[in-house]
Amino acid sequence: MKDFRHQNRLYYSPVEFAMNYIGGTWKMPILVALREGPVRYGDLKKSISHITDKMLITQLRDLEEKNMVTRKAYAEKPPRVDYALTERAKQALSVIDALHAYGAFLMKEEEITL
Amino acid sequence: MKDFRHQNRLYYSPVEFAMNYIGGTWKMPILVALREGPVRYGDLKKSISHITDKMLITQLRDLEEKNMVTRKAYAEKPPRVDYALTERAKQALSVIDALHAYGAFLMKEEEITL
DNA sequence: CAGGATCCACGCTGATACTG
DNA sequence: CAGTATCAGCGTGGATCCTG
Repeated sequence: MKDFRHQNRLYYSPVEFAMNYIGGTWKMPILVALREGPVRYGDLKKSISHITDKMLITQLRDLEEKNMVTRKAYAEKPPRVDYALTERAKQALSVIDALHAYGAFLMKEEEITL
Repeated sequence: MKDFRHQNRLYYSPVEFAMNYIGGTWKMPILVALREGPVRYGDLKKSISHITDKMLITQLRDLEEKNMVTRKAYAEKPPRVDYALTERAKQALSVIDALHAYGAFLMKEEEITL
């Protein structure tokens, strides 16, 4: 596979490129949390354990910039903001599911019990 | 998803666990390079562009320890060593393919041309 | 073919404080 | 409620250079 550049970063393969969109500790949990439809910031935070405001915000901003989520703010009080998946992000869900299944398979092999 | 520990490391999800086995810059390229069967060290290095001896060795050791590859040394001269995928690693290939496809999809959307 | 010695950047974390 | 701002620290992956 030939390597390529994007926004001045070098990638060795499409896999590496994909990981830029869904990799890291928090992006997949966020995408999964949004799978059923738009979710408010507060609910998002509640549904993703261990995440801090800081990480949630930075990851949401990053995902927005990558066109993986859309942000909608409503002029209400109290203020309401929700996030939703874009089409390209929805296509990532099956990949995440596959990764999840493979992880579960490995855990079983390693005899990890929850 | 409840979190869990393995070898004294904390994981938040099976996905994170899976990434420990196939994540990082080099593990997937290595696994893919071994997909058709055992490959010798030298050929492995030739087929994976940009990789250094250091990284190749470290990652192979790590994969061995995780039971993802097996190492076989032959008492010949010149010495010969080859590496092969284990069953659990073969099961990762479809996941890697899915990731690859998703990456290619994103690249197309971003209009990246090789 | 295998590795030691450095070194650095990056991703993530933690603490704390503040805002319309 | 839904963030913003900032400073510090840490572990790890990876790069570079060198050796046998």
